[in-house]
Amino acid sequence: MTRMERANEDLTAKARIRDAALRLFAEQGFEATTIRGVASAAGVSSGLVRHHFGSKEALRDACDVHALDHAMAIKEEAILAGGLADSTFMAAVYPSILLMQRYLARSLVDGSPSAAALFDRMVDLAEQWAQDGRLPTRPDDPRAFAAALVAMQTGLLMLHDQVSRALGADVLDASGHIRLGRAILDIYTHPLLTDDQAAQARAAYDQLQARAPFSSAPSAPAAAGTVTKGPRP
Amino acid sequence: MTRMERANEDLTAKARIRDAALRLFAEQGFEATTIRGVASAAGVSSGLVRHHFGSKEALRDACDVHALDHAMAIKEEAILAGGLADSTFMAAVYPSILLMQRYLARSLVDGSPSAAALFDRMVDLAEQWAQDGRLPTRPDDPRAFAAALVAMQTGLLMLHDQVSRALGADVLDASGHIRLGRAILDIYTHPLLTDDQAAQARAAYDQLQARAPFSSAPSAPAAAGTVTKGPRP
DNA sequence: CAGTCGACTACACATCCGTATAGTCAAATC
DNA sequence: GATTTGACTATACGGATGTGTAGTCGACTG
Repeated sequence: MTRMERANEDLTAKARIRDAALRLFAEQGFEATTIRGVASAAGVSSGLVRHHFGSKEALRDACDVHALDHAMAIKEEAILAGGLADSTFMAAVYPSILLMQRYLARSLVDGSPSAAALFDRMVDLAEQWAQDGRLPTRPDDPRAFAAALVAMQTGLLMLHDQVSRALGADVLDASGHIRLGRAILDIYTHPLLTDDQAAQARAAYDQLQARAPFSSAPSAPAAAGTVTKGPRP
Repeated sequence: MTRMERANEDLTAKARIRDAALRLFAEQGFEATTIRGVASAAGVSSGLVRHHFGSKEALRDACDVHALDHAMAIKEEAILAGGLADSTFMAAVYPSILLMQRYLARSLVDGSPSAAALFDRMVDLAEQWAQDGRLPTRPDDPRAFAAALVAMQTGLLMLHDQVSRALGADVLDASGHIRLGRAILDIYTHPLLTDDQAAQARAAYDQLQARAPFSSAPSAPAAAGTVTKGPRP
């Protein structure tokens, strides 16, 4: 049982404040979250938030540290205690993992240095994994591959509301999560282009590379607007 | 030449305000962008912002409409004029496409109804594309597949700053963009798991599905924390 | 018991915000 | 020329924000 799982009344006010802030920052973002809002959610006065954390920025720092520590602590407990096979442990811990991840993902948009450092760390690890020969096909540029993969996975978390709405089911609960997980598995295990198409796309990139600045089709990393043509980035 | 590409001094103050707002909303988010900030960026008084748009929310609405209209107008001009093959056209238009996309992507986090509607539309189109038999392997759940794909691509755009930093190159300029595009192509065309691993993952989802609520490994849509194990969602 | 310390509340303050409003000026119209 | 209209500035206002501060209360220590 980590500290996070204790009933709210077992926590010090400081911890309650930090947890409330973490949740509100994750849900609303840093700017839209007010000190008075955090205080109210924690059931204390705004003066106490000031007493314990000094400033809004320092409160964010504390949340950053906690989110990172917590992610690491869960990982260690899972390894030391064989927790990954203990369904009671995982069922209890999963919601807090999710909140930490959502907080860190939101913080990437809100401009938190700690979240940025974590992103870089994730890319480092994914790059190593891509280089270790564990993939069926080793990528030409493991670094870019890793960065893209981490960003794509993070995007799923950041846009969980949108995905849930589009599916008509909450992807943060069990069945929605399984459904989304299967879809992600399909995306990562089935080629989205035929070999011919892929070869053509690579040739097109070769051509673009050989030219001067920007002289043809944008093929932006598709978001709104281009994905209708398929994953032609 | 669309209106967006005219020199700034050719635009009415109203258009300059709207464009400044669109850019600041995309860069900073809705909450952190102030009316006075928009006015200053547009070179007008805050009273004029009020005069033309009435309220901050209405300004956002106008930006939403403009971003969507603009995305559609570019698409139509490209089709009618054969613009996709005209490198001068694309070179001129690409920056504004990018800004619109960044605005719409940021708006998904900030809670704009128009951006949400566009996301849904993109998912609809991607779902249709997935169902039309154009993929080498047709997904079991085209809807979830489409939603995941759109969210992943959108995430790349939202996190372009982070990706650029991780790669040490700006992914919004030509060479960085090509580099990232190749990596994305690799992710989408090479399976990230062996057939055995994929089958095991699918069996695990079957098991989870057959159980009660949440009784085992989280396999959250990975973001910070789990991608180190590979794309085990 | 008195003093100290930490947790906590209540309130104040300066600044900033979105919104409101009065006034100016130039161009167009009658 | 007089009037109207739209573009525009300057300023004000009420409310919200982050930050600051004084005071209370209970637990602990010497």
